[in-house]
Amino acid sequence: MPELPEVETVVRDLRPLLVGRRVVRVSAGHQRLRQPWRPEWAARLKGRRFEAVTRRGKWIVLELDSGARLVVHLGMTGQLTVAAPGEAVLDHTHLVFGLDDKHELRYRDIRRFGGATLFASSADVEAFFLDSGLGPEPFTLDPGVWCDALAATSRQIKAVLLDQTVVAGVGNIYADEALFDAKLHPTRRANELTRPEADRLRKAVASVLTYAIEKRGSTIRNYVGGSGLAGGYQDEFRAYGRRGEPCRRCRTPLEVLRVGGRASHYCPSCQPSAISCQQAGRPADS
DNA sequence: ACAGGATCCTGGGGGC
DNA sequence: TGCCCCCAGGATCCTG
Repeated sequence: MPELPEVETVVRDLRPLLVGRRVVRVSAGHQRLRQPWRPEWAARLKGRRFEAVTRRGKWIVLELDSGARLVVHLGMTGQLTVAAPGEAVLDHTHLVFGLDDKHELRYRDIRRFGGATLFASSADVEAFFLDSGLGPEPFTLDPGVWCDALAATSRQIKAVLLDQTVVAGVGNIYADEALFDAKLHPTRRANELTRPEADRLRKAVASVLTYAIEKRGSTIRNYVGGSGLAGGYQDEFRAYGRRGEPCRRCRTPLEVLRVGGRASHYCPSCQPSAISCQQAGRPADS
């Protein structure tokens, strides 16, 4: 579910509520998460104080004063929120961390595709990210590195955007939004993009994500920020979820096709396919 | 190397 | 109202 803008919003919401707070109690449910919780982590958290809340790609990193790091991934339906004292515990709440101000940090996840893992140190977290091949953040993505990555593969550009080892944090919504912004068809081959197209896409990814963060991300079904507030970017979609609706640039009805198993929304007029691209770039009667 | 499908899960919506 | 099928902000694993 949540992509970079949603995760960033959670992090920004949680920061003032968590930093300086001490963990006084930990309880975990019995249902297995994608990242399984280990009971012995509770003792390592109790009495520790949160010192910082950061993000890397779609990962949330909660830094403890012991040097330990609680790393959370929201999967498709994860919610990491701080609840006020007495607030009802919703179904599918799997982890509860009691805080010294009587509030609770809660992890809720309907589909259980996410979870939380405790690492002993920031070095261990870095090693984990390195091992998993997590790519660079989109805002600091080096243009040359990006172009080299595209040149190295003939995969469809939409699939490359979703690949967390190429660039971290982009998911299905913002991949479609960025491709629309850059006027690129989702099935274009990465290594067939021109340098200007590649640059356009890199900038489109950054600008779409930046704007979405300003709007606190998108709430379609389950997403809420760290204080329980929904996002607002779902009202700004120009491609995602707009099948059949008029393109905001040219009024052509948007279409949807599946790329790498994911629905991909695009404007057939503004985002010409590889074939019509070739035709367009060729002299009229050759 | 890459596409495509299945898998992990639950819930909501549409069609009948 | 109920049932069945399909779909969903992710990621990984396997096959062809």
